[in-house]
Amino acid sequence: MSGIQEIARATGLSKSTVSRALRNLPSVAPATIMTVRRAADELGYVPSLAASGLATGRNHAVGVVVPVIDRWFYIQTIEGIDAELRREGYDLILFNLAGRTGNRERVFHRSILRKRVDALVLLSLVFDDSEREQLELSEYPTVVIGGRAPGVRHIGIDDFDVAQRATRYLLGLGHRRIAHIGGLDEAGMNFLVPGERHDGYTEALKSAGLPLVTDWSRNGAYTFAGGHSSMRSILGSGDVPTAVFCASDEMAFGAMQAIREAGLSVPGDISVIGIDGHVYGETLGLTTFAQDPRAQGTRATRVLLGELAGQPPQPWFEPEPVTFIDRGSAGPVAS
Amino acid sequence: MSGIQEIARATGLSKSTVSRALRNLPSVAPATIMTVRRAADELGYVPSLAASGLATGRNHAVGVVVPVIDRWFYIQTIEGIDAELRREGYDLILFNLAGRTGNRERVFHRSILRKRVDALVLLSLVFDDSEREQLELSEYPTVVIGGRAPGVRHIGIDDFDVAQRATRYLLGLGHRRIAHIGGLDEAGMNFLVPGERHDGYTEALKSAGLPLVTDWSRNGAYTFAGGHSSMRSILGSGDVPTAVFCASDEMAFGAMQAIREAGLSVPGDISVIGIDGHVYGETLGLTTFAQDPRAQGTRATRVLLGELAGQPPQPWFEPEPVTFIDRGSAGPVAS
DNA sequence: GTGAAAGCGCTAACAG
DNA sequence: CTGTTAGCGCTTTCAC
Repeated sequence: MSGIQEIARATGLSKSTVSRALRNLPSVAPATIMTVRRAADELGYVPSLAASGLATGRNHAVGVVVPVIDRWFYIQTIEGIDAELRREGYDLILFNLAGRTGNRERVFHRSILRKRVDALVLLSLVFDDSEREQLELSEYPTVVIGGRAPGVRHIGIDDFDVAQRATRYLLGLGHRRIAHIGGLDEAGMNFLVPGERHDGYTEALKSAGLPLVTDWSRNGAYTFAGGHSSMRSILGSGDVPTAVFCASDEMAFGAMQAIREAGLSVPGDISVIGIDGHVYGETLGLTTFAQDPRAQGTRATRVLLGELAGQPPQPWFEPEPVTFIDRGSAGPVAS
Repeated sequence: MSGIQEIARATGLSKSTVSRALRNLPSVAPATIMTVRRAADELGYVPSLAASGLATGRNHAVGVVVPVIDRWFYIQTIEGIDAELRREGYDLILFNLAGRTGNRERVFHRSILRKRVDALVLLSLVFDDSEREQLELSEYPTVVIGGRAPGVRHIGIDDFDVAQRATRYLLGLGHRRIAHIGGLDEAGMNFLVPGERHDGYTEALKSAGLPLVTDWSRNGAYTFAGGHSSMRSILGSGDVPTAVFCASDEMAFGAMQAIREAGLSVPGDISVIGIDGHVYGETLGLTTFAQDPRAQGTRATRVLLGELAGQPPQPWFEPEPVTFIDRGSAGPVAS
């Protein structure tokens, strides 16, 4: 089962020349390259990344750490990362923390650091001091995608701003009774994101001179089911709002479902607006502020790979763009 | 920036003893093990998988190849695989074909074979001869999860049977006008799955003595949007069925949405049934035949890891179980 | 129980 | 342009 050695023997060249030829180094005669390639094909040569990694210190792999996989945002981001990685011939090693704390320790203190990756993409994670220290120690180029992560550069939208805009949009439609479904994601998501989105909502209401109805701020756990049950309990509380701003599209879908189950209409009785740009929104007609996690993944990856290639590190990133998409789920308040 | 060498120096032991101690080999004195461990911790030792991989031929990584990531089934399966892999200290290398044919070639003829993984899990893939040959050549323990894949052992539900049961369930409720939303997934999914599910539907109708209305078999592309538009066009065709069997829950969700948009009710006017066990189904009240992709992922992984550990290969697998869950979206035909 | 030496498959100076 | 010589960091006989 071949190695570079066999090719050397077969072609009568030396190991090093074969190695160079295989990597298309300019110092090799074109003819030689051809010869080597042919031989490699014939022998069914398969390079060993372990070996070349050992020799160069480059693993041609990037680690991607996610709190959970099962969320639209993460999946899209992973696809973006993956696309760029493949393009450059890198492998993607997936580390799923899966909400398991033990796993987390293992990832940060062991797996990741097993010199298997050249760089790290962290999805919506926040770290404690020891983890941050590990990250710095490891000296990998690192980027966080999603929520802000103190101490590590990050790529993402301006959560506070988007939430504020979404809320203001509802205000602009005349709504004065606006609920918010957001909340912590116990699965281990960046806990700064929900907070900032909630703050944006609060700030918008405040600057419009409106009171904050605590009963209208619900924890939807960033899931479809959570959005559904949150909306249901808001509806059941007697004091029903005319609009609801959901911190994620998935929760908004749940909310819409609950509203319709209650025999009410969207936006006739209650307006709904979300954040994300989830595909389902097209079919369900959800008005939302869309972000492009795929692009974020690609951008982050490109930066990392660039740095591995010797480009100067980019210390921080502009907030990612957000696009308002009106699909009719938010309308003027009923008079 | 240690290696095993530094530990050796620090403890006054030899490289080999340190290596053994680190791996808890029985031939090492307990006291030595302690010493070595302590030194390793202090020096912040991080093992190099590349090096040990080179020496042993074991990479402690498993490759997971998916046609696309963005589907409930794949995500769940990946989570199952991941959980088992982490438990055993293996890494998960994700190969996303992303519907790109070029990528596919690269994966099968290069990446995967770069001796970076010890085993392979292929999600719902079907191979051509050359790919199958590559797989065999690579000699990795391999399992396909999802649809049947000629030439490679696979873990999955009995698609034909489930489809038949689902259709029969509708028949049992008195339905005689049953549509089917299934269809090819152009994204590169196992093309045998849609076919088998369609066949199950057909067979059930046939054995009930019912005619096949070709206009009632639609291609929903296995997506929410596809299910929605398929249902819409069925509704618009004038000849409306009393029930629809969807080959996946996501399509069923789309169908339900379309039905309600048309001012009809589920199951009052039209009954809907799906396959999968997607979480959304709980909230949306979808009657379905649930499978457990997570468990499938875990099982497949356990088998692979077992074989790597020397257990005899398991040549084939029983069909995975399926659980009928009645959530009320399918009811008796209106009389 | 522990050490010495060889080697996994590749790359990287340094010569030529 | 190509060959020689050392390793990369770990595991593994084979001795002691």
